[in-house]
Amino acid sequence: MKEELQVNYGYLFEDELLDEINAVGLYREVSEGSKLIEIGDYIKSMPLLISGAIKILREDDKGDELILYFLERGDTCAMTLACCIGDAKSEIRAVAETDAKLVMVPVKKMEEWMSKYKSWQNFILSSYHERMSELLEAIDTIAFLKMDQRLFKYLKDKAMVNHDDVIQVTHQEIAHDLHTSRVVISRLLKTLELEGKIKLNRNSIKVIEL
Amino acid sequence: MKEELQVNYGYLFEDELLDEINAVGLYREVSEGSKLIEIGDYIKSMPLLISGAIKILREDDKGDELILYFLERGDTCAMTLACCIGDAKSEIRAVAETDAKLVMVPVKKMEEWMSKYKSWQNFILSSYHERMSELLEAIDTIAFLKMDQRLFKYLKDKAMVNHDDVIQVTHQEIAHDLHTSRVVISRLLKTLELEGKIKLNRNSIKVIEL
DNA sequence: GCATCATTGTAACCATTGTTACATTTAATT
DNA sequence: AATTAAATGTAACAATGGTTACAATGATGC
Repeated sequence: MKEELQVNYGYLFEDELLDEINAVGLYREVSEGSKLIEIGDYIKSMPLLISGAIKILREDDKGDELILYFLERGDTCAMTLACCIGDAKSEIRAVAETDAKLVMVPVKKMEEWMSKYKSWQNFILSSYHERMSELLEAIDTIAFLKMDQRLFKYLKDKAMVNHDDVIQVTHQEIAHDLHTSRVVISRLLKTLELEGKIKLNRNSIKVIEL
Repeated sequence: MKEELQVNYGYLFEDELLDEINAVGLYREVSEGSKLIEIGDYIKSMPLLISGAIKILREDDKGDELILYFLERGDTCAMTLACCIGDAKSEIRAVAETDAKLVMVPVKKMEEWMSKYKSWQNFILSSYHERMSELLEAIDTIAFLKMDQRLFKYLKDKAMVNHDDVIQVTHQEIAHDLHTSRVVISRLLKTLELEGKIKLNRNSIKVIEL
């Protein structure tokens, strides 16, 4: 674990802090599709992403879902931070988009390091900033884009975090993430294909214009 | 200023910190409608809201606007925090919703206090948490509600921050905030009136079901 | 090969929202 | 009071997205 921390967070944290993380952190491997955080969960530790990608989702009271953004290597979940400190429940769901490796850090330490390490403080604050920017981007996407553009953006983002221009996904799954119906997605995907932006196959989509 | 700080932030901060804020903070009064932060601005100080309300807006590249949320007494602008630290540009616009009083704190101090005062650290982190929650609420509103519900929520929120069930606003202004057209707003307002939820007048709307 | 199931394609129709155009009402100014 | 500008009302139509229903296709297990 030490080595992986060094590679992914070495440029951010001093050795002393890396050692501390190494000492108290819990190494965890999760496989694609596994749920990391559920809405309403009380969070007692904070994940540092080593490899893979995490999908962050929002859900309303009626069970309607919507994707917010993806987390990648070097990211952490700012929502978690907030929850830990405020002792509040999670307002989002986190699902492994790919197989992923992460280090779980206990809340207690997290707060302690805030005063002790300037680099940690900066990391936490800039994590908040990044996540905030991503929420704003999500708002832009929902508020200002039409469904066809949202769909294409979704496909490109997904290709990006998977490091693969061929996406393994069904129309139904996309519909879920974008909070619309399967028929709408199929319709728009067909249009995108006719425009030459993607190539459709059963259970997979190749993104051409990346 | 000292007294107003004491009243609004006394329960949060220790005297020593209040003194520091008092020493370096810049007291500022702004009138309704004045622009506090523009998209792209570099922020060098952070506002602590003493009285009044601030409207936070998002804008896309085509100039289309959308309201995100209102800030009230005791709040601060978490976006600003993020910008200060990252030395980044503001991603939002802030406009005084009502006449307001605020204290501007220089960035430098802000960072210093993070290590020095536990109460300040908690304030900053919980501010982030609150603002994040509000962004999520904004997303819920846009993604899961239809325009008539969004409109009614907007009216109620606006009545709330203004401490007045009669809102001084034109249909055109509402359309701007909700990123739709005036005709759509007029149509939906008429429906809400027929449902007995509001009472329409020229340049003002009385919210009945609060 | 055949049955079954998941996935995708398609058509027809409806609801909501956006657009254009113009009329009407109210307030402000001269 | 007459003129002008701002705000609101309304109708007709277009566009987008959501719903239902069913057909066609491909994959899987027997």
